[in-house]
Amino acid sequence: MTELAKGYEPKEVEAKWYAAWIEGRCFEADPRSVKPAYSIVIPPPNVTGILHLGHVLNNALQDILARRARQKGHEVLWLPGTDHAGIATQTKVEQLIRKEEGKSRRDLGREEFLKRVWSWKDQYGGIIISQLKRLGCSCDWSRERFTMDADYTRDVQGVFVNLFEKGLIYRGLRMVNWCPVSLTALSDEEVILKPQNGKFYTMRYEVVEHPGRYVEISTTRPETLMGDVAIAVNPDDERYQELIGKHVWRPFPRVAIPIIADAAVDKEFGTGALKVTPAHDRVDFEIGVRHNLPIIDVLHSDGRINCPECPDLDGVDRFKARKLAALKLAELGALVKEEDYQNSVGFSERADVPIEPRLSLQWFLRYPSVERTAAAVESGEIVFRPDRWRKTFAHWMENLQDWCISRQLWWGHRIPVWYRKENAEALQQAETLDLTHLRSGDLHVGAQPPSDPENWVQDEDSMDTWFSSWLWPFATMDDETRAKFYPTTDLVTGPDIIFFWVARMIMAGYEFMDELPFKNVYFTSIIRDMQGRKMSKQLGNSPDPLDLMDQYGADGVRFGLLRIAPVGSDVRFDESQCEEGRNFANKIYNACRFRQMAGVAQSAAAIDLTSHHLRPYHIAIMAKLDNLVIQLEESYAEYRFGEAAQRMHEFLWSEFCDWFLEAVKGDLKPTASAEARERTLAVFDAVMSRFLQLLHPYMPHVTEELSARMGYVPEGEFLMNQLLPQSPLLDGINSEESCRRAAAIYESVGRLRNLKAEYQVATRRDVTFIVKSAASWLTVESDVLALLAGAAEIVIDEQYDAPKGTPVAITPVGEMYLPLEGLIDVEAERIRLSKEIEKLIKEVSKCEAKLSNASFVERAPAEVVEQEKARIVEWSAKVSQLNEMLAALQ
RNA sequence: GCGCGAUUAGCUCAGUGGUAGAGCGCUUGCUUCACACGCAAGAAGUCGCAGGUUCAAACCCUGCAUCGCGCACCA
Repeated sequence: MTELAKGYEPKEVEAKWYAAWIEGRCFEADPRSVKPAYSIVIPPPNVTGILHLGHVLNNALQDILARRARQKGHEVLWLPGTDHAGIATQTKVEQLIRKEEGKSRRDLGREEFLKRVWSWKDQYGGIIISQLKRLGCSCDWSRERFTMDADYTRDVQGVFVNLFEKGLIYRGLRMVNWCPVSLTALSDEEVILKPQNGKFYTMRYEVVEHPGRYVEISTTRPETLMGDVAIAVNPDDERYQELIGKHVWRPFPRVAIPIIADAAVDKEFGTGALKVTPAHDRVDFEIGVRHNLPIIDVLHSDGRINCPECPDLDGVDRFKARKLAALKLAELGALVKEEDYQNSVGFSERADVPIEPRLSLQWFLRYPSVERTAAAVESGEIVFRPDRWRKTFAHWMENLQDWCISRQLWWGHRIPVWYRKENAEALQQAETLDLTHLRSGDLHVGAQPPSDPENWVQDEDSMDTWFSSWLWPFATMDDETRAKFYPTTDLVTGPDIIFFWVARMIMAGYEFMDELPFKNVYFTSIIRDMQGRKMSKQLGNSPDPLDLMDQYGADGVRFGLLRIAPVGSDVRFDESQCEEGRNFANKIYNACRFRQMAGVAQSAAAIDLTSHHLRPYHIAIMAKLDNLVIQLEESYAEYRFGEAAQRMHEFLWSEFCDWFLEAVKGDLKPTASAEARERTLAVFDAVMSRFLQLLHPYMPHVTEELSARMGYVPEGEFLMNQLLPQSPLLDGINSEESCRRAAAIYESVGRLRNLKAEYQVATRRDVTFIVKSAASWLTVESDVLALLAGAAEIVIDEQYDAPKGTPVAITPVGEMYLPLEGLIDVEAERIRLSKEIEKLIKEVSKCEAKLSNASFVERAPAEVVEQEKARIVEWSAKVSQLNEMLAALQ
C-alpha cells in the first residue's frame, strides 16, 4: 500500500491498468474453456469513424455486460472489428486524393485507387479502435476483424453465390435511388425523407387539337419537363373527360404529347393534371409502363441536365436548371404561378444530397428466411429490449421490398460475376440476368474467378456494405470459436439500424447457420443535446469524448452517461453528467484514502462476525451491501443499467460515506482502542472490497486501482478476473435489530440537526442534548448520536423535566431536548410546536377520513387498512406528546 | 394519413394502484483532522388537459393538446 494523493487523477491510472489487462491477456477468449460461454459481437464502427458519444454509450454498455459476465464465471468473447464502409471510405479517400494531387479516382484507375484506399486504411483507419481502448473496452483484440479481410471477403462472395444459385439474387432494370454525388445506387433504407421548402410551379400547356385552350399542370420539378412524355388525368375527372386521348404541346423542346387517363392521379391534388416523366419519378415510371410510353432520360448521373436540344439548359446542374426552366416558361407565357411549397425530398444518407429516382441495371436480393425471422422476434425467441421495437420490426418485415445490393463503387466486395468475353457487352446490358444465363455457360458466378480469366470480364459493381455486415455474428468466427460462442448472447446497438443491420443479421443467421445469431437485442438510447437535437458535426453540438475523458476520466464519462441512460427513450446529454461521474470516482478514492490513513488492518478482507464487537452501524452497512447485491441482480436481469448505477451511487455516497463512515469515525481516531479500530477497518475492507467489485463493470479503472492499492486483490492478480462471491457478508446472521437501531439513530440525528438549525446553532458543537428515553441500548450509542448531531454531550434521563420552552424533537427513541441557556424563547417554541402539531393533525384526519369510508375498509387489502390504523396511532401519540409540551409552555 | 414514444421540482430524469423521489441548480451555514470533485440544513411539484374505471389514480382506460421519432404519400 502506498500513500494516496489528495485527489484522484484518472489519466495515468487508466492508461496503466489498460496496459496491464492487455499484458495479462485478460480480454482473450478461450474457445476450449469449460466455463459457460457469453458472447457479444461489437457493432463494427466504420473504419473511417471517430468516436462519438453514441459509441461511448453503446460500447460502455457492452463492456459492462462483458465484465459482469466474467465476474459471473463465464468465458467471455467480446469480438471487435471495423466495417469497410463503402461509400464513406471511398468518398473520404477520393477527396484526399483530389486535394493532394488534383486527381479523381478515374484518373488513377480502379487498381491504383484501391491500393491507395488500403494504404490509407492501414495508416489512418481504425483510429476508433484506439479510442475504444481509451474507454476501457475489454474486447478480445487478438480477434479483431475487418469486413474486407480475405476470409471474410470469401464468405461474403460465397453467400452471394449461394443466394444466386437459390434464385434469390437477380439482376434487373429498375427505378432505384441514385446518389448524384457518390454516383451509385442506394437501398431504400439509405434514403432519408426530409421536408424541404421549395416552389410549386403551375404551368399551362396548349391543347394541340384546340388551339387557344390550355391545360394547367403543377410541378415542383420543371427542370425535368424535357423528359415529359404525356399528361395524365384521373379517368373519373369530369373536367378533363373530353381531353383524354387528345394532345398538348410540351413547351420545350416543343413536341405534342398525349393526354392519358390513369387512376394513380389524384383529382384533388394541384390542378388534377400530372406531367408524366417516366425517367425521373417512380410513379411516372409505373404510369409509363402501363401506357407503354417512351422514356426520356434528361439527367446525367451526376445530376446535370442532359438535353442537347435545349442548349441553355444542357449541362446545367439540376437545381440551377430548375430556376432557369421556370424563367424560360415565364418567357414563353406558359408559367401561370409560382407558390411557396413544402414537400418531402429523399436525401442520400451518406452524401446528404437529394437523390434521383433513376432507371438502371442493378442486382437485387429477395430476402431469405423471412418467415423464420419474423416469427423469432414475434414469439420472443429473440428478445428485443425495449419490447416495443418488435412492432416496428414486424411492420418492416411485412412490407419487404427486394434489396438493391449493387453499388457503383470501387471500394467494397466486388460482385463475383463474370461474363464470357464474346457476349460480355450484351450480357452487361441485358435487362434481366438470372439462373438461365448461368446455365447457358455465358455467366460465371463463383467465389473463385473462372479458371481461364482471360476469356471473362468481371462485373464492375461492388456490393452494399450491409451485404457484408449482415454476416458479422458468424463470419468473424472460425469453426472452433463458433462451436463455443455462436449464437451470441447479447447484441447492443442503436435502433436506427434495426433494418439495416439487425433484421438482416437474423435472416442471415437462419439462412446460413440455421440458427438465430443472438438471443437478446438491447437497443440503446439516442443521445441528444440539451435542446433535444441529435448530435451532429454540422451543429457542433457533439462534444469529443476524448476531451471529456481527458477531463473527467474514462470512468467518469462512462458512469455519468450510464447513470442517465434510460431503457426506452432518448437521453439528453450534458457535460455536468460526466462531472458527476468524476466526482463519484473521487469520492470512492477519498473514502479509501481515509481508510488508509488509519493504518493497515490485520485482517485484510476477513471479518469475524462473532469475536469482533460490532456495533449496529457495522452490521447495518453490511446488510445494505448484501441488499445492494440483490438489487443489482434485479437491475441487470432487466438490463436497467441506469438504475444499477443509481443504486451503487446511492449506496456508496449516502449509506456508506455519509452515514456509516461518519458514525464509526470515532473508531479511527488516534485515541480509539486497537480493538475498535480493527473492527471498523475490517468492516470497511469487507464492504469496500465487495463494492469495488460490484462497481467494476461501470468504472473498471478506478476500481482496479483501488483494489490493488488497498490490497483487496493479491499482487499479480486482477479485480476484473475475480469471481463475485457466492454468499452474502452476513451469511445466516440476523441483522434486523441492529439495522433497526442504526436507522433509529440516523433518524434521530436528522431530527437533532434540524432542531439545531431551527435555533440557529447549527454550527455549535458545544451543545448538550437531553434524551428522555426508556430504550436501554441507547446508552451505548449516545457517543454516535453526539458525534453525528454535533453535540458535546448526550444525557439520557428518563425522568427529565424540561424547563418551559425547551426545544424538543420527537424521535424513534424518545423525546430529545435541546436546552439552550439564554436562547429559550417560549414564544418561538410555542409557534414551532403548534406548526408541527397542525401538520400532524392534518395527516391524521386524512387517515381518519379514509378509515371512515366503509368501502375502503371493506375493499382495500387488510395490510393497507392496518397501515392506515398504525399511522393514526403513531401520529396521534406524537400529537399528544407535542400537546403536552405545548401545555407546559403556558 | 398510420404507428410508436414523451409530457412529474428551474434543468435532466426515477417512480405502473395505497402519505410525490434523486442528481444538478438555487438559498443559508460550515477552512468539522477522507473528499469544496466536499459537509450540513432548507425552499421548491394542483405529476400536460378533460372525462372514465376504482374504496383509492402520477400510475389503468378513452379523448384532446403539445413535442419528438418512425413509416407511407406528396405532381
